[in-house]
Amino acid sequence: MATIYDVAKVANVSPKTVSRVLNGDAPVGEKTRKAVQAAIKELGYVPSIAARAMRSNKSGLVGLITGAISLSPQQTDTAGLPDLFIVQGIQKALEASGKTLLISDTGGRMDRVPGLMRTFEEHRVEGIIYVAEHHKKVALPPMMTDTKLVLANCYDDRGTPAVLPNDYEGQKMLVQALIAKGHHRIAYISLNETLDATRLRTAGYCDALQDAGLGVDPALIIPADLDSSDIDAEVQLLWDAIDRVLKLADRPTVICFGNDRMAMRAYGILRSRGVSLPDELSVAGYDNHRMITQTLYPTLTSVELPYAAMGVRAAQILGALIRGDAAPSNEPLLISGPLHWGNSVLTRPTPLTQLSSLGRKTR
Amino acid sequence: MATIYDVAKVANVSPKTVSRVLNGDAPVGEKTRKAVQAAIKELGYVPSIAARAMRSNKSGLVGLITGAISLSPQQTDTAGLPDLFIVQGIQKALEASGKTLLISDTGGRMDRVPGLMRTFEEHRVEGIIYVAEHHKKVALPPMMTDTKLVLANCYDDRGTPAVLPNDYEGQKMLVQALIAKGHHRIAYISLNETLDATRLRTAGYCDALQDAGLGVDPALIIPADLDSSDIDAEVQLLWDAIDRVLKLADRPTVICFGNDRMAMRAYGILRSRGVSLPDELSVAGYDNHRMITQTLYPTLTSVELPYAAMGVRAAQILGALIRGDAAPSNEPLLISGPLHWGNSVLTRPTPLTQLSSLGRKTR
DNA sequence: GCGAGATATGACACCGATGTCATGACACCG
DNA sequence: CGGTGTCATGACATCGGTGTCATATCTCGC
Repeated sequence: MATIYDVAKVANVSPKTVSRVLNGDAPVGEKTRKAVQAAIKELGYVPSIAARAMRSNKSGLVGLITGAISLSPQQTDTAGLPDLFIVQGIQKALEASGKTLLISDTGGRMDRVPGLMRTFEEHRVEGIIYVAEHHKKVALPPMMTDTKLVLANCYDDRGTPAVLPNDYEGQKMLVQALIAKGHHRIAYISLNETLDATRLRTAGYCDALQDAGLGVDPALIIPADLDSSDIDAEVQLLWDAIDRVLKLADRPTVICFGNDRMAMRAYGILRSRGVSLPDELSVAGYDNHRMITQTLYPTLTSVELPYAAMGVRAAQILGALIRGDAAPSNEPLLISGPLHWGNSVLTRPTPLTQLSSLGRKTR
Repeated sequence: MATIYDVAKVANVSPKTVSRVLNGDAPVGEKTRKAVQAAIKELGYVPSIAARAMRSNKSGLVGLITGAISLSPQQTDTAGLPDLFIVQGIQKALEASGKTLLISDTGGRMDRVPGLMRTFEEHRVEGIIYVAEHHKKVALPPMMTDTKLVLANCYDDRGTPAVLPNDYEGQKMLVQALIAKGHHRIAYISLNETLDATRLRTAGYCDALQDAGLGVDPALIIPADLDSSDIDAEVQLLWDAIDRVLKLADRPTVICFGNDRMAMRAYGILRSRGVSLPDELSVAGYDNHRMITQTLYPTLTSVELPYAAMGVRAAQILGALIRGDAAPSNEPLLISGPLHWGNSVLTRPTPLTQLSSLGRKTR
């Protein structure tokens, strides 16, 4: 591979002059510039970032650690896949700032993280982004000296800059929108209660109801998710949860599910129960996993988990850290995603009770 | 960041001796080694790959170009996502050989490829893998001098080493398995005919039938896929295709769909037609997109697109090229994936006609 | 016509590793 | 006791760029 010395020789100038042509950091005579450029072209010369990096101590590399890409092979649950959109966002933002992405994955084994960090250090990455497969707390091994770290889709208790989905707002927004569409009995069949997302979304669900002056009925909140990968057991739980909801005396007009996948299963279960969607019962999911929301019939209403945006923001924060533009706040950055309407939610006519109450007031 | 000189100073030896301790390429006295290791630990020294690379002219980097990660933002079709499993496979295989993966994506725009290649050249990658979002022919800009290139999920007409899914064998295997389960009228509602995958799978479908002595009925082969991203139009096509199949005088006992997503839509369509699965009609998909196959009820029978395996093989081939272990054959390497049985296929009793014909023969 | 300043270019050191060669200290052998 | 290895270690050059400083040439104003 041609070097700057080869170019210099062909163009009959010094290497430094070639460098100047490349970087434009000092004036170069028109004729010389032409000659150098011709030589570069002739030799197909491409500068070596490694050599440049040695001098400047800037590698232009950013490391990305994720378990997203390789989940354990037996793991049948691919629900984590969409967080690859985070990688997409990161990649896009980094490209814009001229950095290159080094990528590694843990294969689901946290104990590999130190090794991967070591590799990144050897490459003198300017920063590292750690992407978790779902909203959770992590405890990464203490960082080396001064490499910048940003967490995406996770947080720790050391105040490391983090970007998180705004699960609270997301669910709240969904429920508010459902209320606006005339739904007043809203069930929530949630994911595993141990998840941060579930805790936050449940709070959002409750607050939306209370803000609207509607009470929270505990019978309408049913976790129906295991952390095991036992699919049959999960389906059983879901059947049971839906059964309980359908048998309620005051049956809800809409069910929110913890994610689109649960909603997808629910479509089958509800149909086999003879419940027609959305006429008899409306349904909403979470994640806006397009493969599901747009393929189901009727299309599924869902709140987007703003993975791409989270990736972009994480990369931007890292960029700011690297440039030294003020350390961002210690609070995690919460990103909200839009609500995507599908046909799974029916707009209900204003219920009679309310009409009559209105009537009473105006009369 | 500490350098080898810092370590040498602290350990009171020459840099070269530190290098020897690090690489173990020459004997070092026990006492000296201890001192050096202590100094390394004390300083938190990590060798710089960039500096090492400059001397050895080996970067230890491999570039990966894909459109997989970022499809165009409006693009609602996320069907391409599973090919990220290819990246997973590549990553795993590279890690095993001690290489680090540089990743870039085109954002769906082929015209960015030269720029990405340029960046990789600057980093002196030892090889590049190009991953396509689906089985297709590509024409990459001519490669630089001697950087090795391997294509995954695509091929070209320049004889570049390529790894492809064995679409022919996959569909053939599926149809053979269906025949073995007693299905003799097998419909095939396929993807867009312009796709390589469709052409190959249709051939596999036909050959399986003919090998079994069953004729190929053209009325049973119906493409029902557009290359547009107009979802409504696609659904219309699918309704129509299913209608045509259901109205046939000699109705098939099973329908194979071009992918799991089509099969997923078909579940809804068939149910609304009052056709019960799998009792009245069996269904099979393609891709083994677990999110779908395992979430649908009944679980969907599907042929796996062996993305992870393709990634591993692609990385292995690249590794061999880099080491110079004989140039592989010019023929693309075809990878077959297993058939995953779900409950969407009914095992049919041996049909009466065949029993009677057997009876006639033996009598 | 001459000094000041701008312009154009090169010589040289340096970034952090490692390959090559040299050197000093021993041990072993005849 | 001198010659020949082996072991342990260091001095120095080198990889491919760039920062620093020096030098040569040209232009302008008085």
